[in-house]
Amino acid sequence: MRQESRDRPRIADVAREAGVSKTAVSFAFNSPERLSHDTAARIRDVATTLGYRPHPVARMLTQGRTRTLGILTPQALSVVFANPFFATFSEGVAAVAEEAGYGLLFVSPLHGSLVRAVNRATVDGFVAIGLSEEHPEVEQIRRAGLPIVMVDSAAAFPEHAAVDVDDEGGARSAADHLLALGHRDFLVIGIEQPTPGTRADSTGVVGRRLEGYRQALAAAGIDLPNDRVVVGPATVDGGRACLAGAWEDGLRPTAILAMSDVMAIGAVNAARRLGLHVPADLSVVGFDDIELSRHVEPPLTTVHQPVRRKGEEACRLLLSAIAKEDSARPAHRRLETRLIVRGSSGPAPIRKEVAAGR
Amino acid sequence: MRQESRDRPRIADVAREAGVSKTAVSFAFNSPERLSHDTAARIRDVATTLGYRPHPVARMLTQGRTRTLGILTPQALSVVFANPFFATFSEGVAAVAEEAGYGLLFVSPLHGSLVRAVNRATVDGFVAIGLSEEHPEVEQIRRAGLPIVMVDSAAAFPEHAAVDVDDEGGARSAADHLLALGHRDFLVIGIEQPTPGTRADSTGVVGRRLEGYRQALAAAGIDLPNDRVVVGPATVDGGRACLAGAWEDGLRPTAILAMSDVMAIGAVNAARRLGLHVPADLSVVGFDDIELSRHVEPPLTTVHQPVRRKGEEACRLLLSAIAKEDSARPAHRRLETRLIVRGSSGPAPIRKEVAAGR
DNA sequence: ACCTTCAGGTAAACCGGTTTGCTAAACCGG
DNA sequence: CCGGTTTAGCAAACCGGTTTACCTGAAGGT
Repeated sequence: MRQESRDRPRIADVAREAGVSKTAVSFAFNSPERLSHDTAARIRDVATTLGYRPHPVARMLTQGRTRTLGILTPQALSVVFANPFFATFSEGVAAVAEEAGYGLLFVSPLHGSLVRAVNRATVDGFVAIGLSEEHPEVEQIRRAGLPIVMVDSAAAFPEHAAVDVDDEGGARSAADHLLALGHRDFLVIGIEQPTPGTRADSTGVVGRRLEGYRQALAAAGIDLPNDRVVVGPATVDGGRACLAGAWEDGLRPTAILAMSDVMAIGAVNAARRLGLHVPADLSVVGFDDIELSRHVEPPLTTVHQPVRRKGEEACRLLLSAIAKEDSARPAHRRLETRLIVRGSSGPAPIRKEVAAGR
Repeated sequence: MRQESRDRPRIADVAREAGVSKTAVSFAFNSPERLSHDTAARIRDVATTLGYRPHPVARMLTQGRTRTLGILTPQALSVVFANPFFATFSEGVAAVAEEAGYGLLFVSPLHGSLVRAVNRATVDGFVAIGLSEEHPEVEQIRRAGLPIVMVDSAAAFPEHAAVDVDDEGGARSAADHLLALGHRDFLVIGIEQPTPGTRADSTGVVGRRLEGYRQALAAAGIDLPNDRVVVGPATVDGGRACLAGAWEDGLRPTAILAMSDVMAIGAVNAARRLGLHVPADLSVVGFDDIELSRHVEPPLTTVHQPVRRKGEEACRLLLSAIAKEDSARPAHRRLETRLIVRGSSGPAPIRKEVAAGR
């Protein structure tokens, strides 16, 4: 009937074959010191010839833990994996999890419902990335008694352990850099929220970065009207479309503040198609510092954030939450960002034709 | 004692509270039609106020299936995720799995042992990528009665379902392209096998691509001595080191056949540092056609393989193997490759100074 | 010779659900 | 009003292990 167990030997089979009790077989695997060396060896022999391995699910059930960590994302995995930022983040989580002997389960909305996916998930805890406050699954998870670490949404969930970075400071340094180069005409390229109904909440990554840009510009006496902020999906094409669209709308910025490197790269692409030279005619500054940014032409000036370490820290926090039951006040860790100046930013061009065009 | 279940309500709690049997509660969730509408609704009400959700592990145990698919890799996840090729592959697997309501568990060696990791894994089947024939876990998995789909190692495991691409043909077309441009001096940059003791098996991806290169060159009367084949890790730095090393050894190829795009990009980088212009002084052809290749400067000429579709196909094969028990002859699917000519390849330079140097 | 201790092993309870008979009441046509 | 069919719900078996509490015989101590 159930194909999986067609011929899979059970612990009882091994016990019978070896002439011992189920208990003995279990001991042979889990605490051999409670058996004589001979018996343990014999049982293991029988087990191997029978091709027996303890059923992992049954084991989970009795032990009450799965030795698996969940990575929770509000987006479909197929879009998540397309994002190099996420890959690097997973790299960090995986490194720590692996070291500790934990497996990694990716949990994304199941037929549109993240709650359903969370309920199905057999994990000892979650690392949630990019969940904004309106996601009810966080509550759901706590009710299930599972620890959770929030990444990039610390402000929204102060009662949980969290990791994020200094988005605001990073954004500020990007804008300051361009201001110092003499730029006055800016275009901000932002990340579109994946969930439609979501307002641009000020607590999210997008909001914090925008806030950083605004602060720096305001300090230089520059206002950033809403039409100078365009958004699109966080892909190369998305960035390309953002600049192309703005250009068609008649905007002629000399500097672009992009909230993600992939979008910045897209913008550089679009600029090239428009016949503009980067950075001579247009400066572009990204955010994230993905590996790719070093390798494009020109190399991208960007705000570095320790993505991999973010994953590592989050995983460490989660593991310690799983280990100790002392759910003391949850740890919040904020990592630094820093500007990396490469080739895509330069002095503002002389603005004769712009002035003439007015 | 076990923190996880500290206050988690069990099915019995719901049953007692609602004044019904455990059976009724179970029915309320799984086959409501077996209960009166009223009772079912009442039970569900009680369940929600109590915050009850069926324990996923217990459910797995009785139902005999996990609704989870495993992705099996012989390398550590932290290195796997660093590879854009793999991310794209996962994207494909994830898209199909998600659609079918399956979760994704990444299974990599646990403290050095892939077998141990496989034994811990609670999945309904595996997609294995890059396993060479010496990996004993394949046998292990079959004994466990779990279906498995091999990716990129079809030749090594004819008895399992498999997906791969026409590596040989792709490699041939890359070499043919360079030959047609007049190149005669080649350097092949290959992928180093991650597991140390592994010989360069002719059945692996590396072996098949090398074979393709060799065939094309041989047809043009060109021999490829072993010192013209260098290997390194499949990273940008690896590719960089390969070319730099070969150059130091006195090799002066006019064309490079790289087995992976990231390595090709590294080679372009190294060339730039050596003061060479690509493609004027040196042509480079990659393999894989990762997204990045379109965006580097110059855009990379490369052999496209449908990586994402590879993931999709593998996942589909696995799902159908899980669904039907008719383990008919396993399906083998081979996908096509094709050369994409971009900017990194051009006519062979006139070889005056090379001749003079001799 | 007698009591303790310990090594080696076992039976039964348990983990938290699902599923299989089975029963009692309600329904229903004749 | 009767036999037969549904309907609603239950008790118990089961999934495949782990763990607790207990038993037995032999060694060790005095």
